[in-house]
Amino acid sequence: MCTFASKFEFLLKLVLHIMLLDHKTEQIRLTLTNNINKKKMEKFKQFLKKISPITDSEFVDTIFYFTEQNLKKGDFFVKQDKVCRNIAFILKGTLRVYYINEKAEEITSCFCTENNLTTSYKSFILQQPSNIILQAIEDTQLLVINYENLQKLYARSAVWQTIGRSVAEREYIVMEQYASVLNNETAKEKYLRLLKEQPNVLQKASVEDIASYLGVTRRTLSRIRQEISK
Amino acid sequence: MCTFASKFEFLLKLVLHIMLLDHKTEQIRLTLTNNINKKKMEKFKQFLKKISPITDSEFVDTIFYFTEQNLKKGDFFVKQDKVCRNIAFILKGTLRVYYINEKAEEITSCFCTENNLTTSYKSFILQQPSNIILQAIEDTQLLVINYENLQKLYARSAVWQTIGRSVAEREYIVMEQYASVLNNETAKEKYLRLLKEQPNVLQKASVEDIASYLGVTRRTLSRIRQEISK
DNA sequence: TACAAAAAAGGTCAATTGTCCTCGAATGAT
DNA sequence: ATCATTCGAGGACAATTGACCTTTTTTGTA
Repeated sequence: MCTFASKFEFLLKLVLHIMLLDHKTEQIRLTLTNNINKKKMEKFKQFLKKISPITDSEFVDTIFYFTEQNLKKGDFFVKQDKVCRNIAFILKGTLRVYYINEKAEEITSCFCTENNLTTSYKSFILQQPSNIILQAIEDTQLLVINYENLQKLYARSAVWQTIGRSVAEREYIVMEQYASVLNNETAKEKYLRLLKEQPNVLQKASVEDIASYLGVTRRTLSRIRQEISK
Repeated sequence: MCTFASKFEFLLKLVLHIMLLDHKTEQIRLTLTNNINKKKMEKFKQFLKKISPITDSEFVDTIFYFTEQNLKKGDFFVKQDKVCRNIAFILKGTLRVYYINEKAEEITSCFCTENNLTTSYKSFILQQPSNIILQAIEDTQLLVINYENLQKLYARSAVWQTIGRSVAEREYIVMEQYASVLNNETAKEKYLRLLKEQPNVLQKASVEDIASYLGVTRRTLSRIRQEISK
């Protein structure tokens, strides 16, 4: 894919990188780097700062490895049996995470929403084919980094090593929480939790998707909604 | 707890450590270190080698941080709401992992068996009170390392950093697998899996424990056994 | 605006599971 | 060895859920 456009993009990035090394003001860097606007970067920076302290300078030096990606409703971020090469921060939008079981049913395991990371984590860390599918259920904006670039960040930055380890630990804890929910909560309780924690998802996802997320049929979800409306 | 016994133990370990630095033969080291016999250490070494390549010399230099712990049937390895200070390799025996839900029921989430690691992982990595309980359901032998010593190993050994990261990734994947089982398998399928993968557990655990592991009542487990016996 | 197609709601019956119970076998202490 | 207590098996009925279906509502397009 060595088109004129990609060559141009490469040269532009090179020039920008040199400019970064020249210590231009942050304002200029943020405006030019990867065409990601300042507001979006600020959002991501605030997210990272919650995970691990990162200075503005460190952030600017590393944001360069990220690119923006836009998905239309229905587009896939990760396809089944493909190696997941990317991890992304959701600037805006919603992704549904699901897999196909032996009965050829789509089972939704979670909905990823704005201001969170998203990836097929197992596939990403092992660089093996993914058993889960990530699909946008509305138009979605992502900040994306690929596997190689993340390894480069780990290699050149202690801050990113910390972020990487913290993300791994967080993913473990999220998964434990998910397993706990599966064990303890009834479909009705899960529905009420969704209503409280991710009310937008109920607007955007189909009844089919929500029912499979709750682990029940559409009929039972209909009954749950009937009960709650009383 | 600065008793005579603990002071003696400390001095003994110091002497042994100096001997280790003197490069005595492995045979002598293994015989003396922490009174852990060679057969048990060999078992642990084989386990570690499956995770990450470790030389005999590296292993002997680090085994020193481990101690042996014996649990009687019914003893607790991790109590509820206590910070889990240890991670352990199971030389022999079985532990039941469970928690108490809002209805004051004991819900079993897994059984830890010989040749595996065991800990309340979330509590251990965050050093926060544990929401799960680990209890021996038969007499059990463990090789134990505490949080501080593991941090020391991380600090002084690249091999152990790798092992630590690998263990974290494995724990994530195990948890994902567990969540997948909760989502996909019926109680009967889970029972058959237990029968295949951990048949000893069915002998050692109570009907109550197995039923809560399967996510059903005793009555349903009874029906499952009835069906299978046909 | 109207109409077709898709999606959600809800009726009905069968199958599954939980609750509550009894009975027989296994276990542990005297 | 005996007796009391615990533990597991299983019967009966009620409650829940799924399968299959029709009806109602929403959505997209001409």
